[in-house]
Amino acid sequence: MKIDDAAARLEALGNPTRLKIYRALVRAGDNGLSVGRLQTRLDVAASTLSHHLKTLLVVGLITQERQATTLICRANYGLMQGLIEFLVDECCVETICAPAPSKMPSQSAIVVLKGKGTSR
Amino acid sequence: MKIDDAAARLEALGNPTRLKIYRALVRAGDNGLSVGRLQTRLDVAASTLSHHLKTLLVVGLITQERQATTLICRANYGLMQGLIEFLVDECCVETICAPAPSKMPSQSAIVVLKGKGTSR
DNA sequence: CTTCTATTTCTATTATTCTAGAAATAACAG
DNA sequence: CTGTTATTTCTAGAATAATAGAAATAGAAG
Repeated sequence: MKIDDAAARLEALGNPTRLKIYRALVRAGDNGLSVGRLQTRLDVAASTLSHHLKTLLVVGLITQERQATTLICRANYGLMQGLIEFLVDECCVETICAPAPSKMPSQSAIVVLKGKGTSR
Repeated sequence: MKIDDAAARLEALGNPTRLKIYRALVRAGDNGLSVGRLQTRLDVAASTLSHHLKTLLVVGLITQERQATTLICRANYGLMQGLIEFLVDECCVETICAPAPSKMPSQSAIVVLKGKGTSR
């Protein structure tokens, strides 16, 4: 993942309204949620919701599938995992070549995550 | 982590310049990097860099430690892990109570990550 | 074709963010 | 105190984003 793509995706998630939308879709799983269902759940103007959905769609964080007049939205899990891996990979790579052998306290948290990177 | 905090952190990472700053610090590990070192590496105006560092600092994504006249910046790994867990937890919780037993294709990616949540 | 529901596009307003030059401050050395 | 380096705060202009009302479009049903 390129850094500008990653930034665009993080920015898309970095708005409270859009993050709520995204989380609702993550919770919904593969069933997804229609735009209208999202609107009543999150109590936001239809045009505002549509605007935010487009933002999430453009960066690939969600997908949409039309079922007659309703649009089903779903979170794109694979892309989320790619984003997470982008955030944690390359962690501390420069530390190896540097002195500072003594204290390395806060590293465990990331190591735990790094060890888990399966599908890339 | 509250949703507004998570959004603020994602927004902080959602600017290409700030994401580069953050990644440089993640790469640097616990040695960290001084503000001046970051400036020459990323080739950004000092005032702009200071502005972005403050943004990252306010949301807790980085820490700063003064060493005489220079300020050492470090990534806050623990907070990053918290953010990642916020993004993937509650995944698909509503699907359990819903029909749709057949297709569940894209779930593995998240399940892999969910199983790893150790320190919270 | 008309109507109905679902959703988007258009439009405008208000608010926020990005950027960087200039001036100010912090910490130290001499 | 003076000078020097490192960093921040002030300021301001340009750009971008958030919100939502109104109008337009999509698809299906009658």
